[in-house]
Amino acid sequence: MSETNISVRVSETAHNYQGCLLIAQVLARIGDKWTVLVVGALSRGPVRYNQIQRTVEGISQRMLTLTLKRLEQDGIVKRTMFPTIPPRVEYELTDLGHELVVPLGALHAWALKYQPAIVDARARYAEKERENAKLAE
Amino acid sequence: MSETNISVRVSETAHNYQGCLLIAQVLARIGDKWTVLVVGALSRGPVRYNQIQRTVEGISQRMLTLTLKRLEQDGIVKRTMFPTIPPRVEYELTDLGHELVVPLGALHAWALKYQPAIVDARARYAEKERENAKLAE
DNA sequence: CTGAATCCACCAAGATACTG
DNA sequence: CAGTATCTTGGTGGATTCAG
Repeated sequence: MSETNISVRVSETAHNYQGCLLIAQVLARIGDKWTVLVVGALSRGPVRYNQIQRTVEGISQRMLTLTLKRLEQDGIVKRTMFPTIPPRVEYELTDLGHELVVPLGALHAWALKYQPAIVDARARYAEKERENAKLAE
Repeated sequence: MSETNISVRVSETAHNYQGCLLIAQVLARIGDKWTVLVVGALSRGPVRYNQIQRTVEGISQRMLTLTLKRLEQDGIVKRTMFPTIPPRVEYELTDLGHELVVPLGALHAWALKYQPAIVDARARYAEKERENAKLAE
């Protein structure tokens, strides 16, 4: 069962300043360049360090390590080390982490649905700017 | 009717790399320090420039202007100028912007539900670190 | 009142080299 | 294989000043 339902009464969530502050805190953690990509790489099950680095194109060792450490701190990711030679470390999402994938899915749905509208809005904005530049001559 | 239902089939959204890239793009726009707070300030209806600045504590003029301009570019915010003296400018969410509040609400619900778990995870992580520091002496 | 313009400090993040 | 250590830099955001 990989299906989930959310019912949100909007008027009680994002419409107060405290709630927005809370969202901002979450975004400060997961809103960086790499975190969601790493979470995505882990969303199917346990993965090894190098496997993640191959999945998330362009991430450096430093950034991968830092990102994983932060996620582990917040209890979103669980780290398991096997003291073999060579060493082997597996990362996986905790329950908390899996639950995070749900709101991320909502964000994804929004992005998917409205991306054309955004592209369009940018085009119109650029057009409007060009007109203003003309008038200013 | 300020109630909304989202049905997300998780397995089809965040589990592929392309989807994660799309989420990352959105987060690159709204995941900064101020954007969600500004969106929150606008979520009740049209607001004037100075009103926003009073609502969002600590934001500088520069950041408010930049944030609003980016949101306007993406079609999330609509700017209306009244050429009076002194000038008066109102900002309001577009339909696109109001729709964005929905996934933000999902994120808020997640944060609200699991914040205790996160605090707890950090405490345990810190505890574990202290033990490791002891063993290293 | 609603911005624009400029300067500056800081830190996240990249590159590189090294290690258990 | 799975990291750490160090150095460097680009860009974000803050403070301040000017303007329509």
